[in-house]
Amino acid sequence: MDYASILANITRHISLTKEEEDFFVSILNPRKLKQGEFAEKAGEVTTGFIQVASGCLMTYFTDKEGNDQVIQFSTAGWWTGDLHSLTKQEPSIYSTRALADSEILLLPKIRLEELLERYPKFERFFRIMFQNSLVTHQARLIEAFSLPAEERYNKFQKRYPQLEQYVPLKYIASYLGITPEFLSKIRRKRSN
Amino acid sequence: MDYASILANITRHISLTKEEEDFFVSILNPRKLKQGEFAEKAGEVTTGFIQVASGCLMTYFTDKEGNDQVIQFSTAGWWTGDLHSLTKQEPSIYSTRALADSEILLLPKIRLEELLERYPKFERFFRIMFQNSLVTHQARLIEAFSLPAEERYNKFQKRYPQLEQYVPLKYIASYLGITPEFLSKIRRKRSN
DNA sequence: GAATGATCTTGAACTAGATTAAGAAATCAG
DNA sequence: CTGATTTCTTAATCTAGTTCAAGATCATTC
Repeated sequence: MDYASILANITRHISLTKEEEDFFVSILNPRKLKQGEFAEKAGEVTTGFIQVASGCLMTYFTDKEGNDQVIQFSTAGWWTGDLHSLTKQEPSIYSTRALADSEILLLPKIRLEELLERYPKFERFFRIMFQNSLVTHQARLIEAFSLPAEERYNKFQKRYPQLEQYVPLKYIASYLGITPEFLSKIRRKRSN
Repeated sequence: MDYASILANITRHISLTKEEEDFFVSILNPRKLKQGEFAEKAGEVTTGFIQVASGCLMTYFTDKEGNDQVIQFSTAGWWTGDLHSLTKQEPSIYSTRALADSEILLLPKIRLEELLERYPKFERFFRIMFQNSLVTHQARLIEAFSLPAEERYNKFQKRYPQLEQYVPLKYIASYLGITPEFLSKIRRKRSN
């Protein structure tokens, strides 16, 4: 497991002493997932916050009709999970599944709380992380409403060029808020 | 200005000493806005983070065709502003305008940084606030993609029953991601 | 209180994207 | 390698929501 790059992601926002680094690494719970396996299942209470070390995962919501709505793809360096379930300890509405063989680091809820209490500077780290994520989510919401599907697909490809190699098109369609059939139409139209 | 309820909002998440309370209040910059006035204009660099004390504001994005896309309504107790412009000090893409005569408290960027440095527990406060906001934004994104406009309108009314008295329908339509004409159709259909 | 401007509604024509159904291509298991 | 399953594409039909244009209602100002 490559902890150096994981720590580098954190020290972009806050500086850590050796002691803090060691403690942080010590509370991470490494797990390997084969393609298709779940890191977390809807209906169960989330046990921790997930940091992706390698591979690719997706987090999605399944509605009553059984339609999956992808809300995030996560590759190395990304955090994922259901924050609501994590804080409130209610059953999660999201599932997180490996799209390729992956390694994840689970930060269990109790350990996360311990971390924040012992080294409050991690509050700052997560504050910055959530703040940035919020900015991204606001932008996505605006795009969802004001851009046609084709332009959303363009932006998606520019923003995450490496993802299309891992992710089946039907999940990209779902992320974009359209059907696989319509994504197919966009791709054909574009290749002419 | 009613600082008690503003402080109450904060002490729901972190506890404050008298000194911390006083300092926090001392850095807030009260401003009165008449209906229609701007708290913040797209294209200008955001000067601070906005807390609403009374009235009602909306934050919206204007695209190249000049269409407004409302992303948030804020009433007493809510924070608003452009987080990206605030942190990066780049021109804001959002405008924030009063929908009714309102009072706001501006927390200037430098003072915010001073607050976080002097009393790091406010990192925790904002971490929790952004985390909750993120949960809400994820849910909105899912709703935007998976629920028809009529149900989104239902949810909106249940969630913010007090808003319809302040907010012109065309802005509610924009918030829901539909045209005013279509919202009108939904309302007529419903009243039959 | 008339006039002006903004907001809201209505209806007709249109379009982006959904749905259904089927076949083609790719992936996987034994 | 072969059958089975999943993914991707194509085409026809349909619908939720848009656009355009006009009139009705409401608010604001002088």
